Amino acid sequence: MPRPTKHAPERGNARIRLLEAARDIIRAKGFAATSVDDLCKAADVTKGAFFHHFASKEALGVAAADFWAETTSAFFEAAPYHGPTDPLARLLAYVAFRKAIIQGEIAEFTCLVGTLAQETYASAPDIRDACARSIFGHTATLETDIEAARQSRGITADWTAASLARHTQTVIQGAFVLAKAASDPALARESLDHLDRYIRHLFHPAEEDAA
Amino acid sequence: MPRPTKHAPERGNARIRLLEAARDIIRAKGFAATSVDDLCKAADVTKGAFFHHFASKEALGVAAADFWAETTSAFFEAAPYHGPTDPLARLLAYVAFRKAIIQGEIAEFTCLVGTLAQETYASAPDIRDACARSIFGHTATLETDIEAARQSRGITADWTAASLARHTQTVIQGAFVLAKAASDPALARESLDHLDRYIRHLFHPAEEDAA
DNA sequence: ACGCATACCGACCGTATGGTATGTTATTTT
DNA sequence: AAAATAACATACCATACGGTCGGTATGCGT
Repeated sequence: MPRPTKHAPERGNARIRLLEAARDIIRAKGFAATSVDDLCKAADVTKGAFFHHFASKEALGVAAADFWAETTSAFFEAAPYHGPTDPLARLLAYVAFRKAIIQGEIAEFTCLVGTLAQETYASAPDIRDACARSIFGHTATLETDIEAARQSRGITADWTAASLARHTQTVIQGAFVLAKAASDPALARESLDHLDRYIRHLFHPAEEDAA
Repeated sequence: MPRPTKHAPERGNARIRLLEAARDIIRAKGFAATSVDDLCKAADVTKGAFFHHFASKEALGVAAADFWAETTSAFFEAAPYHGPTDPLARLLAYVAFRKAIIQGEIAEFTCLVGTLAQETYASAPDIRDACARSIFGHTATLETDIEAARQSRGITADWTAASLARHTQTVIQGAFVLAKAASDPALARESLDHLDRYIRHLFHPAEEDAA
C-alpha cells in the first residue's frame, strides 16, 4: 500500500498539470485574462503549489511556451507526413497534415505560442522570446526539405528555404486569426489550400498540377 | 475669449481621445492587460468620462473595433494603390502598399482587430464580431478587383475571389504574429513578398514576371 | 431667464488579483 | 534512523481592477 494518505491527488505532477492547464486555458482566454487561480482550479492544485513550481505568473508563461515547444516538436516528429521519400512530397504532406488537424474546437487546434507572443511581445520579452524559439525552431525542421526540393528541381528563384519555411508559419498563424474572428475553422483550411497551391507553383512553375 | 475656464482640456472629444488611446495601448499590451485607468490616463480624461461614454470596458472594445473599421477604411480608400486601371495591377499595388506601410514600431503598423479578435474570440463574442466585421469588410473591398482580374485573364482555377481576398488578410495577420515574435518587421515584409509572388503566379501561370 | 440634456468630475466600493509567510507531509540523502 | 529537502497546503496581504454614484459645469432651445 504505497499511498495510504487521505486523498492525495497524485503528488509530483502538479507542475505538468499546471502546464497543461495553461496550454488549454491560455489558448481560450489569453494570457492576461487567465488568472493564477484559474490555473490552480483547472489543475486541481493550490496556490502554494503554483508558486512552488513557478516564481511568478510570467515564469509560468515562459515554462508554458517551452512546454509547448517540447510537446509539439515530439508530436510533429511522430506525425505521418515524414513518409514520402521525395522532399517536396514531404513538404506538401506537411501542409496537408496541418490542414487535417484543423478540426473541432478552435482552442484545441490553434497555437499557444502564436497568441502568447502576440499578447506579450512588448510587455514580457522573456515570454516572447520563448515563443519565438518555439515558432522558429519549428520552421527550422522544414528548411532541409525545402532546400533539398529546391536543389532537386533546380529552382533558382529569389527566395530562400528559410523564408518559405517562415511563410508557412505566417499562413498558419494568420489562418488561426481569421478562424477565430469568424468562429469558423473552414477559413483556416482555405488558406492552407492557397499555401499548398503556392508551393506547387513554386516548384512546378509551368504545368498545372494534378495531385 | 470663448473658453475662460480654469484648465479645461478641450471638452467634447473625450470619446475620440479614449478610442485613440485604446487603439494605441491595446495594440501594444493587449485588451485584457489594458486597464480602464490606463486608457483614462493616456486620453487625459477621468473615469467618470470613460463610463459616461462607454457602458463597460467590453463596450469600449466594441467601439474601438468599430472605430478601427471606420478609420482604416477611410485610410485605404484614400491610399494611392487605386491608381492603376488594370484590376490585377491594383491588387498588386495593394499588396505593395501593405508592405510599404510596415515600418517603425511594431505597435504602430499592426492590426488592432486582429489581436483583439484573437484575445476575445471565446470570451467576448460582441468584440469578436466587431473585429470580424472590420476584417471581412476590408477583404470585401478587394473582391471586385480580384474577380475582374480573374475574368480578364480567363482564370478558371478552383479558387474564388472571396477566398483569395481572405487569404491576403491571412498572410497579413500571420505576418504581424511572426514580426511580433521575432521583434522584426522584416519578417512581415518577407511574407508579403511571398504573397505577391503567389498572386503573380495565379494570374501568370507560365511566364516569369518582370514587375 | 429658465429648464434640461449632455459632458464630465472624482471619491468611493466590492472583489479579484498576484504574491507571500508559515506550516505540514512525503521523499531522498546520509 | 536522522537530517535535509522537495512538494505541497492554508491563510493572509496589499494593491489594482471594473464599476458606481452624487455632484458640477456648459451649451442650447425656448
